[in-house]
Amino acid sequence: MVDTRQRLIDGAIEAIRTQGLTGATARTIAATAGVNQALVFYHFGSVHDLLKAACLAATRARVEPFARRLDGVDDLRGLLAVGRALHDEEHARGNVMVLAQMLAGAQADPRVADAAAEALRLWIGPIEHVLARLLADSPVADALDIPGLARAVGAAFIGIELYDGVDPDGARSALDALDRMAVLIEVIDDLGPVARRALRGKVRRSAR
Amino acid sequence: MVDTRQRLIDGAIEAIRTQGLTGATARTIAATAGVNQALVFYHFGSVHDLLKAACLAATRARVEPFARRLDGVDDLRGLLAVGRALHDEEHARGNVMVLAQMLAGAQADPRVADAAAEALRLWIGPIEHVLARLLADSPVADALDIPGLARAVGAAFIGIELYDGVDPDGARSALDALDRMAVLIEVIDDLGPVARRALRGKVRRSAR
DNA sequence: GTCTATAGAGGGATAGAC
DNA sequence: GTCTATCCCTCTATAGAC
Repeated sequence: MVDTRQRLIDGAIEAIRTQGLTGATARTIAATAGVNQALVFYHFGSVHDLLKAACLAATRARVEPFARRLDGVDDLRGLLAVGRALHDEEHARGNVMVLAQMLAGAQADPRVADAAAEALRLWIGPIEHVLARLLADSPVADALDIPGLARAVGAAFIGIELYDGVDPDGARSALDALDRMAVLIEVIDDLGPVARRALRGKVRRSAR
Repeated sequence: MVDTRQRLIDGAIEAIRTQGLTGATARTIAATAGVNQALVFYHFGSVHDLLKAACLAATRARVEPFARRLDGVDDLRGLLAVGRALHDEEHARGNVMVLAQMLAGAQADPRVADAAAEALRLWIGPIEHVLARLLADSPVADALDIPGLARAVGAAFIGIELYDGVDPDGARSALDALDRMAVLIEVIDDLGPVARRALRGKVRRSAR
């Protein structure tokens, strides 16, 4: 017999994934988890607190292996390959959708806002870390704001996940377009030393 | 006495904006609109149909002036300036949030999915159009997938709007980072003709 | 077209037996 | 810790008076 707390957390994730935040009620969660409905309140006090716990638990469990994979990346195309693989895996598991639903719900409900913000931060941290490492000695680094860029990447992933739900073909073409931008960045990185220096100078002059 | 249909549509938008899709019930919408609750069903048949109508009406009203402003843009930084201004205005009006909420709700409710997809398409169309025009003779055009890029941009806006709800500072830094990327692209566009040709060649060879 | 009243379903949460 | 039973609330939607 598995731990009931864990079953409820798993049930909450599955309920959000398949029925959205609106459909994740104490009754549907308990049914998905195969436990009694009253146990939601015994173990978590309220549905909102269970949802918060589920969102954070799911995120923490997935971010750690993701961060480890990012440590093995040593160029931008590799980073995008991991990002694309991550999107496919997490989409299948439904974790990005859980976060997206929490973010949507958080807009009007401060009770889940802090958990959603924390989960998003957990994803963005490793992205920021790897971007800083990869771009450290690129001529473009001076023109970029790495922490902000990491946040933009995280937000874009959420948006694409939502897009995927209403138009899978459109979402796929958006991801393909980002893949192709990687080629562009690689080309810039592969410019000869003369062009590289010129680029660096221009970036320095413009970046204020 | 204003048209009741229009009051209900405005009320629905305001209700979604301030209370999320979950809080946009027949009662709260009618209260916001200042009309009787039963009129939701008399005029629209169901709450879902009202939400769909409201989402499409709000989107159509805003996309047209947006498209006109894009016609006046003639470089990438100008495009990003319009994008940033648009984000600020629509954020204040709440239209992006309405779309984000509809997209989140659509994941588990096919009844609103088609309206959400259509509204997203309405935004993406002008973006694709202006990107194609601006990048037509850029050396980077060959490496990019314009339709996919437009979809990525639209999705990113949705994600940043949701991010804004839980962490306004983080969302602002994400937008600032995109502004700074515009500098980078401008620098590439301003490279001398020799470097430009070299870049174009490299892009051609890589883009397959 | 607009109103009141209400049916019928489903939600959060609690009491209390086991 | 787990269960049944239940309270009280809000929701969609409709019936029917005006």
